[in-house]
Amino acid sequence: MQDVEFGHVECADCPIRHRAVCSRCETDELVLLEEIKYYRTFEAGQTIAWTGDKLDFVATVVSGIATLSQTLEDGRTQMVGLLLPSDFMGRPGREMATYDVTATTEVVMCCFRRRPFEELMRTTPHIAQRLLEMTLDELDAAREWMLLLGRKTAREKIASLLAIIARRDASLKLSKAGGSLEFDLPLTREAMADYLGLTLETVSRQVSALKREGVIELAGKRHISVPDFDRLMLETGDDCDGGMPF
Amino acid sequence: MQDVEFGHVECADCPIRHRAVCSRCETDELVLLEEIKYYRTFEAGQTIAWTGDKLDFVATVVSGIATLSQTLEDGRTQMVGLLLPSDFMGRPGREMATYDVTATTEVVMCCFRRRPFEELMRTTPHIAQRLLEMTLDELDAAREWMLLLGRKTAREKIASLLAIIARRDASLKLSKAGGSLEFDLPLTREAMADYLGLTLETVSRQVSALKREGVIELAGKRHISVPDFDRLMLETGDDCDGGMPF
DNA sequence: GCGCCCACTTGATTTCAATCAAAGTCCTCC
DNA sequence: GGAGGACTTTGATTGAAATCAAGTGGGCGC
Repeated sequence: MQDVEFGHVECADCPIRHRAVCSRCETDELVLLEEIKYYRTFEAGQTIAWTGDKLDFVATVVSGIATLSQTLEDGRTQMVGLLLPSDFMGRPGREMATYDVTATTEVVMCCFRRRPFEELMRTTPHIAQRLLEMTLDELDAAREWMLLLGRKTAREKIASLLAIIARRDASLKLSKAGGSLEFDLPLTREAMADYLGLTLETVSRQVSALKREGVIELAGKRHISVPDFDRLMLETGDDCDGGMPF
Repeated sequence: MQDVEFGHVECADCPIRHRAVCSRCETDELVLLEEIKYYRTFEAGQTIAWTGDKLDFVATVVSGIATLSQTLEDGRTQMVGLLLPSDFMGRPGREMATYDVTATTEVVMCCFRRRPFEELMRTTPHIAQRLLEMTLDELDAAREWMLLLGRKTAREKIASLLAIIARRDASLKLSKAGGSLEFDLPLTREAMADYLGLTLETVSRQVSALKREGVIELAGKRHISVPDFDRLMLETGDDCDGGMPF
């Protein structure tokens, strides 16, 4: 193995939102050693890590969607994060996973062996700063979600989730806000429920209600179109600006 | 003004949990310039920043307690974080406050002018790394709270909050776990409600219930003692280990 | 000492979402 | 094509917390 400018080959086609450490897409240049990195694929439904597992790598999502969740003793579970392409998983300086990480679709991850990665962080200030930025974004997102979980009604929760997915989807497609949007839900009703702190029945009922009232249109169970994004935003309870990180 | 090793004078008596960038208490040595730092005092109840305010500083809490909260259009509010002595406030690279920050007690903050602080971050890798660690801790705490908000019952929420405060208090006093603990609640019933995603009436009822059943004892409205910490932990719904960052 | 205010408690009632239960739909695999 | 299973919808009922509505109690200024 030789030293290469990491990512300039393997990550050439990384998604728009890719903002991870293996970065062709980033303006700041990070030079990593090829040898600390490797790819792993997880199939849909597969558990990537259980809480308490020893993890000898950190990783970024190349493609697919994974979830972070926590569970109470009696089995109640709460999703605490979504990992989308470009998102970072694992914590430098911590061996153990603190969440259950599950692939909801097929997931490809770009893994970095822990020790060399931590060493790299020490010697490459850019990496720590990049990770700090990303972690601050995640913290904002988590806090936004706290507001949703603590204070929003079921209807507002559903509308918020749909708005977030729609908006993210729109930004991927570079279509403009305000018009009609279409997308596929990447989550089952149960996963939505776990994310929103609801039951799957309530999720189903509220989705049906929004459909009945024309706020959204459903084609099949998962394909959604939003005729009027502003109308949807009205249902979220939010001030209708605020960047809402995802 | 002259260059000094920051913190070695001013922060000599910082609390045990002080883990901020002005660190005598830390093992890693950070040298900051005296001139970018200044102290500010806020009185109890005073708003330190409103969402959207321009903030020209970042800061660490020296003493007192402040809260971070978010509000929906119709006034429902959710507290998304507590700032305790040593906690960091503000985000490098962002001008605007994204939360309402309120002093619940008298608060002394050690402020750093934004620009020089950001410059310092670029030139002093330790700072970015320290901030990254702290931010990761906050993220863990936020996600722990998501589980609480999304899935715990009112009773479990109250027990969790009391357990966290009791534990933190115990660690400050270096008393051992398992025995009887006493502490003063630093929050009103309303603030507890905002933190837990409940109403103040529900908080009051559940506190009364825990008292009635002997899980806690009340002296006055705010002074609480916990005869059996393990008994309290049973009420939280958690696995009874897990470091639970605060 | 008196009254006032604020934080808190307690009670009655309502409401929203959970729970329990039963179908319905779509997809895959034989 | 039909059976089986995963996912989803819908209905009936229950239940936990919100809401509405009085109180209580303690600290403080006058």
